[in-house]
Amino acid sequence: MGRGKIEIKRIENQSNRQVTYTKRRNGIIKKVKEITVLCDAKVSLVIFSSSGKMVDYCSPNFPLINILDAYQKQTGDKLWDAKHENLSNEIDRIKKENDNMQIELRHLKGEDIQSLHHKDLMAMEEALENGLASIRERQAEIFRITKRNHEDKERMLEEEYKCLSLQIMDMEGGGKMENGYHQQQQMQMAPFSFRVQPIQPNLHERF
Amino acid sequence: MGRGKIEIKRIENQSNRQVTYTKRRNGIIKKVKEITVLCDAKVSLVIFSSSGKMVDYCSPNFPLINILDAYQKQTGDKLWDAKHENLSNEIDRIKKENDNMQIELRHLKGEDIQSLHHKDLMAMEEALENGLASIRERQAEIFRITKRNHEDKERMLEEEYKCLSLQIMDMEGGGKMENGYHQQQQMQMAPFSFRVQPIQPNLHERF
DNA sequence: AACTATTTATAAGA
DNA sequence: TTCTTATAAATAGTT
Repeated sequence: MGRGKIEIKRIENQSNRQVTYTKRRNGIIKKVKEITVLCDAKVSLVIFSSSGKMVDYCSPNFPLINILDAYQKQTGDKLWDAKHENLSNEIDRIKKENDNMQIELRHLKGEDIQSLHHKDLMAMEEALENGLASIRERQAEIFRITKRNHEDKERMLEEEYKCLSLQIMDMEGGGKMENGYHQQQQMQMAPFSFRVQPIQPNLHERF
Repeated sequence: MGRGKIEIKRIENQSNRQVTYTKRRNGIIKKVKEITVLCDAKVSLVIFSSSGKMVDYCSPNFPLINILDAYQKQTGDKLWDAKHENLSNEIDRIKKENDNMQIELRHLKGEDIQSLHHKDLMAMEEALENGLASIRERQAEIFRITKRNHEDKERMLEEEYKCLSLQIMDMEGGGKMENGYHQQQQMQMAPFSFRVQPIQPNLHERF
């Protein structure tokens, strides 16, 4: 029904498909509303576009939940029970996982270890020693980094100071000294001497 | 669309209504199938006639239960979760707990600690040290207990032997020896002379 | 249930 | 996107 007849197969042109989708979706919803009124029917309609956007219609005073209840009565499909069972199973599974982790955690913290045997204790001791080693290594690393940062900053400050000193000397000596030696020496040093504040002044706050 | 235009309001004539219902219902189902194919849409449609008979359509590979899950996600409606709200809430709660424990465990084992800061690391180090201390203490305790058991058993064996010796002596000496002196002397020596195998030969395997 | 005059939906174009 | 319009499709009333 349109300018030309179309074959019922997926419309490949994306924007065409989108337009047709909107038109037909509205058409369907209109018809669904009409049958609801004309024939006293109850309808539940849920449509997802290919992009995942959803639109739905339910007859007045007949929410989806009622539709589902009725649906189950007629089909015998155990929608509900299936869902219930899934949830219950998942809870059991997660709870078990949870308990195990709880116990492991307590054990690692040295609690409730009365029931453990020598072998378990040995394994835990090893795990704890490994953990401790990792953590201490990491702490050492952090310390090294912090120290290096600190040293860098000190070095920069020193450079800055040196530079300032030279400038001051220059200003003071500008009138008193006349030979080129001092000037040349200063030129050689200048390129490496002028460092300003660190670019990341908050770096130390990470620790 | 028909011989005459009709007003969209309940058709009072029962058989007319029934006929129109069937025609329009088929029309809707046809259109729903078409939009599914043409536009790559997913549709769930459930229609109840006024007499309560149900017809439904679901896009292929998209059963009602999926539609409903998706529906809930988009609307936030508590369709059947209303009925299973407790279960759902519990699942969420436990899952969160689970994740936290998972993370703590990994940290204690020295994994994924790059993101931790000095303070956290210090706290963990202390926890690990405490755990290690508890476990080592417990191991020492087990060792002491086992040792004590072992000693007790040795003592018991010795007593047993002493008793047996006396009985044997008694039997042997009954004919040959007549004074009470030898008996008494033997009683004094026996306790230190006879060691037997432990009653539980596997005791050492606990370590 | 089949037919068909008419209404309605919509494909393509602007 | 929205409006327009020629044409296909749906269907109300009839047989």
